[in-house]
Amino acid sequence: MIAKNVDAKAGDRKAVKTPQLLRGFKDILPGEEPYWNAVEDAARNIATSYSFGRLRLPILEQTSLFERSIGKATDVVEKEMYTFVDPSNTRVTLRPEATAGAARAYIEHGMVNKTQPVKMWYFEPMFRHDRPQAGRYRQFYQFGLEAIGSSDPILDAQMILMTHRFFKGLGVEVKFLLNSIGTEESRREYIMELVSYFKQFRKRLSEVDKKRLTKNPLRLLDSKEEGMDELRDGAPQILDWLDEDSKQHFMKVLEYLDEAEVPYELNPYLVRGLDYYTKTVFEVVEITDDAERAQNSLGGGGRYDTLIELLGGREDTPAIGIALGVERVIMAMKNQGVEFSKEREVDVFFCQLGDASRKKGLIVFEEFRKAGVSIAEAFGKGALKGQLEMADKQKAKIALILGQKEVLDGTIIIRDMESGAQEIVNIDKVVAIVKRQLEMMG
RNA sequence: GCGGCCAUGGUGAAACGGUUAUCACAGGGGUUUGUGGUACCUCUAUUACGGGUUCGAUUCCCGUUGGCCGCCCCA
Repeated sequence: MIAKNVDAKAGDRKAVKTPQLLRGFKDILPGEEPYWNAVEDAARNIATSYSFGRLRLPILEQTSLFERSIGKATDVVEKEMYTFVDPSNTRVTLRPEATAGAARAYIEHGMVNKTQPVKMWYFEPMFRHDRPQAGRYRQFYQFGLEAIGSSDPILDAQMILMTHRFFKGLGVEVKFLLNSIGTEESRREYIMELVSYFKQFRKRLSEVDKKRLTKNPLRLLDSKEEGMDELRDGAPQILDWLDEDSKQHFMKVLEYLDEAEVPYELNPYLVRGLDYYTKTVFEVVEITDDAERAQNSLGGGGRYDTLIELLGGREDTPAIGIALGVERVIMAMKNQGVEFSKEREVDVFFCQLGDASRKKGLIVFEEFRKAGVSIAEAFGKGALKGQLEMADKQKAKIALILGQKEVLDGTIIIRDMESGAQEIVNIDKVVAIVKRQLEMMG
């Protein structure tokens, strides 16, 4: 009979389905924290030391913001946005990126009146309903930098330099792919030229490439379809079609980068998928042996000289920005063997025995914490053995043992975890004594 | 959005269609309730979910869900 009951219970429990993680979404568990901390610290440090101010934007924006800035015909806007109508009947979208929001904030808060350029950084989640893959999630974090209000090419170079430093600090080897896509006008002319060039070979183009011919001609240049290599060789080069100003600008950027010894490669086929880019565009890729992974792009960016005006801000407010995919940065760190110890490490571990000592322990623990000593406990555990095991795992240098007897005597045991030597001291002096011992151990 | 590969405990793996699904690690509890880095004992899976074929399915088939890879695109 009893057995039957148990079975029935087990059956009931089974009937409850645990809700699952949404596709493409991910829990970031405490075990991952060392990586996230490292990246966020590096981001904050590099941004702050170049006097960028932190920008915290809302996750939700009006849909039109993205349609107007990123471009209605882009993949991001066309099929990847989380868009819905909110209860007050407004069309809203979970931001797929932050540059549009940054531009909006710049205009809305009259930042034209501040010293230009206005430099800001962010480290926030973005949302795109794309097909998930390794390093590609529907909610992902971006670390980004924006400098709005200056057209000086040195800013382009500086931003790339900052990114370079950022990765160096994290132990990831990267290089930059650079190109200039000029102004909207020069680009339009170039695209027309490009399309008419490829049209001659229409018959030789694959289905994908035919689509590109009308949808995204620039993409023809880095097509991986068969036979494209030869066709591409005869194709017009964008750099030849740049207007004089863009050309000069790009030359300057390269000069600065050479000066700063930042490794880069020119890639005349690099185009970015968002409409607002102008002039300098770039991508950061990991330098790795198993090179042919699709998601080896860690981030990218470029100038967006016309975006502010496009969104109704002051004419001629040039700007530049970069965004890095945090999950991909972490992937690259792991890929390149950047390790963090998994166990939390502490200097002191507090062991208690019995209720009275646990009670007392609450206070002792607090005193150590206030004194700035890294200390851990396991009040939930009973046996001393288990507690010492934990102390060992967490690489504690000193274990404190407080039992019934010690509570009565007003003492506590200090155990040197390496030698196993123990001494009994007055509990009121334990903080000072332990601090001194730790200093001596280094 | 299109094409392909895959799915066994917290993790990594094993099991020619056939008895209580095996092993390691991690985790919990213990080895007469006060001493760790060893040892021993013990516990932790209706084999992703739902159907089908079969006397019998972890193993075969279909669907769903999810992951991964390529394309598209991007971070």
